Amino acid sequence: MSSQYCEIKSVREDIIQEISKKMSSNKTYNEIANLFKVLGDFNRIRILCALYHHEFCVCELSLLLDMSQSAISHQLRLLRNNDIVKYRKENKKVFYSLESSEIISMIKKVSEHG
Amino acid sequence: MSSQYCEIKSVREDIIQEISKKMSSNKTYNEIANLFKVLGDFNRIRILCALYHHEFCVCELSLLLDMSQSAISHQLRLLRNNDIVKYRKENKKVFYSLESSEIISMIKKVSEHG
DNA sequence: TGAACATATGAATATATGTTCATATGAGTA
DNA sequence: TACTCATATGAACATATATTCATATGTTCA
Repeated sequence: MSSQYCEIKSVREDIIQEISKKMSSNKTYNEIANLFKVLGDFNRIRILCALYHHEFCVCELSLLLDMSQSAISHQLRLLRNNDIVKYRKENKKVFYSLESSEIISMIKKVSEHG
Repeated sequence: MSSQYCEIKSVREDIIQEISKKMSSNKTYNEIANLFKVLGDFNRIRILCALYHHEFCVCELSLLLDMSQSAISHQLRLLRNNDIVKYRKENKKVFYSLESSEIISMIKKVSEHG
């Protein structure tokens, strides 16, 4: 509670107390926000939708999405670190694919929002 | 296609062509990414989870989440502009609530991802 | 081993985003 | 009308993020 922020007296303190107890931990909210943040980028969404249709190596994604190899690679690292994509190595190439289809079902749900 | 970016020759051009046709428009991907971006913030997630439990006015959210009135108001505007929350005016106060429960079901789904 | 291929990565830069601060707006009340 | 309450908003600032550039790593093949 921060009386330095909000001087207002006519709040329903009982309800605030009640809901305050129902709230989850900051850690939880941080994790949720972080995953949405990862999905909140034009190019990462395009990468995921491409990978939904087919497995691709880095240079193929680079061509398909008209992005530099470096940019693709940086974005894939983020997606890897958040367990959204997986990869397999084949000779010199690294093929990426979706870790699970749940992300795609969420993307589809969001695309219905507009 | 950008040969200035990726000099690699050993790509499967046929597959790239095929998937390229299946991709949606940039506008669509932008809208999807934008909605995820709105959800990708610690404080906005907290606001939404609070509103899931109860309707609140700005100053109550300010107290509950320990944020300044201004910060809450700025964030609520973003959520309004993206049709995620709605509001009703009652005298001097403005009470906010969720536009629909779909956002919450997505938040729940995401929280299971970790 | 040397050379080309394919990807990853660190640093720098430019842009986007969130909060604060000051102030405006608008509604109720004395 | 003047004053308080409640919210909204614009500008400034600080931080976060995405891309580029240069380079490192690792693999294959001659």
